[in-house]
Amino acid sequence: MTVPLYQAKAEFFRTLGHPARIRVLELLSERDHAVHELLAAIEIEPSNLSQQLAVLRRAGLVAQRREGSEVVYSVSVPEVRDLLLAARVILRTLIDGQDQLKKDLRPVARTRR
Amino acid sequence: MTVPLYQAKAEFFRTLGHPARIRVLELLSERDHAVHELLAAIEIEPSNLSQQLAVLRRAGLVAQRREGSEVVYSVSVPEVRDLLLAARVILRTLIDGQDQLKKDLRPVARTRR
DNA sequence: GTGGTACATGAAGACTTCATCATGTGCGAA
DNA sequence: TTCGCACATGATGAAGTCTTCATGTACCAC
Repeated sequence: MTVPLYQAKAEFFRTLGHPARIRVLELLSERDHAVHELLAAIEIEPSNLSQQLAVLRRAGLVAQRREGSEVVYSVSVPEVRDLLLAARVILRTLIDGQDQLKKDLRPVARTRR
Repeated sequence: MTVPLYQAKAEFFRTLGHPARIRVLELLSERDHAVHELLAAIEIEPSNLSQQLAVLRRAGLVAQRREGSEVVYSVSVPEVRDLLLAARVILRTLIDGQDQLKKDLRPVARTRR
């Protein structure tokens, strides 16, 4: 491997760092989808979706295949599902933590006396 | 929650999308570290590290506390460890896949004729 | 062949993120 | 209180990312 591992890891996370790409991966981890199906679900310009799909393809996370007139995408690394799940757990913790923080901040004068 | 979940998720992944921040999280998930310890391990300008730490703090992923003259950081969401592990698994799959791809691409002239 | 639908690619500008440098703040020692 | 160390913050320019629009290619129907 030519690139340090932590840098590869950072690049990988950046690949996931876009709302449309997250949605695509979530939809694809349920089942394969044709582009027009993704398009119907995601609310995004067609060319923009194509570009985001290209990013995921270049990263090796999804694969495309042509079926007649349409192009079908699928997740090529099944573990992505686990990752999205782990992220969901952390996000829940973070959001709950924020709510808690708001409550804790109310009586701020008494945090230390 | 005011922000759609998939957008929060994308922001979260973008927070992880930087080599220095990955390294920090990896080091912190082993044990708490003072800033000067991180600095010794990471090879980065002090002010740059401070900024990356600020990003992680704002995201709620790490917490800081002062201990005498130094500042000690810790992971505030233990599940981050699981996430980094899941990422490692996927990355391994991807890298192995790339190696395979290289082999497959060698006889490229015969893919279609 | 022509036309239409489905998708991909390329280029350009707006926007965001990053690294660097200068300055600011909190703590301990003298 | 003044100095020095440890760290944080703010500003600036460079680099990267995103969206939009225009164009290009593959398939199907006719």
